[in-house]
Amino acid sequence: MGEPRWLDEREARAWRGLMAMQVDLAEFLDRRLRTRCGLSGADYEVLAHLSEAPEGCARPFVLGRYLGWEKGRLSQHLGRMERRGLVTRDRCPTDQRGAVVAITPRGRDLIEAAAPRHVADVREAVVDHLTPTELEALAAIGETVRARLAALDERRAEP
Amino acid sequence: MGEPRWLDEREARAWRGLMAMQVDLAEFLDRRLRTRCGLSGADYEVLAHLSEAPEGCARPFVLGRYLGWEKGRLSQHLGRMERRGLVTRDRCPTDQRGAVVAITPRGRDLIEAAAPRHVADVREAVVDHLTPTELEALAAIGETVRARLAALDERRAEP
DNA sequence: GCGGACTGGTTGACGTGTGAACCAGGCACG
DNA sequence: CGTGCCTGGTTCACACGTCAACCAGTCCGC
Repeated sequence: MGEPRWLDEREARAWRGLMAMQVDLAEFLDRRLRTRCGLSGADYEVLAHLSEAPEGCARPFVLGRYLGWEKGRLSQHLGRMERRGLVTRDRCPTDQRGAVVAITPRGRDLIEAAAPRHVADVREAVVDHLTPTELEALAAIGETVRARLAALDERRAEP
Repeated sequence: MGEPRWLDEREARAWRGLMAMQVDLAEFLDRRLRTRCGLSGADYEVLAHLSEAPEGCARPFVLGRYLGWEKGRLSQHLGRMERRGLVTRDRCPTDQRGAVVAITPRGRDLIEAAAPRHVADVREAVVDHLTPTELEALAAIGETVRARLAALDERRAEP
């Protein structure tokens, strides 16, 4: 474990910029969604996927795979959403151990009201203020970093 | 409230890239910190700042201003850290309503062990895999977005 | 001085995320 | 057929963040 290679000036600026943006952006989007639409970011993701699914329903484990959520988290969140009347949960007819979650009319109303506002927030905060070059760079950076993280996770899982 | 302007292909790619990276990255760094060093990201930030402060101590409201945390959050987190022996809290001698929080030897050991590993993680996941141009772009994007968010917050506070 | 506003901090209620234990129903292999 | 593993879900205990209420000490204007 040799000497640590600290970040130089350029690296530190980029890193701090990324971290600070990340925190502020998440907070901004979540607050807007919550106060203007009555939905958390998590609610939004669930409803967005459900509203695009055929019949407006899906198996939780499929939903979880898609969202990248652990099953415990999904189960708890669906429980809260069910209590608020955004989704329903029923036993799956073809697999007795499973469930089927479906969006309610109320859930659909909320997500349909929220979606355009959310896109507007995203534009207002980010997309409309970056150049095409910057957008391209962002996509590339995102892909690079996610590939790295995936590689690191695999390496952790294998040996 | 005209027609919503949905994201085009390029914009969506950049946006999804940013969001996915953000989530995966935060999870990766937090997990590494927690499993390898026994510290959460929040612990790390508090201890990092405290370890650089003169005498290793600071007033909570200064710490809060620096970290951008609400006071309730900071108070609760310091309580948990105090229970774990990472910091101490005492009444401030010069302002009877206030407190002074100080890093303990144990807290200092942990942060000094964690810091080089954390930097290594940051390099491994991000910094070492981006070009100088991309680092520059990241810094610029971060600044642009944070400026936008600050402007939006001000506008919300004023009228 | 002193009454009211402001400031530094704590607390409680609640929504949310993580990890592990647990429980059923399916499935495969002897 | 079992018996044992796998899988889909739930639940519990805990850490964490937000908001609002609250409390005590300080400061400011009269």
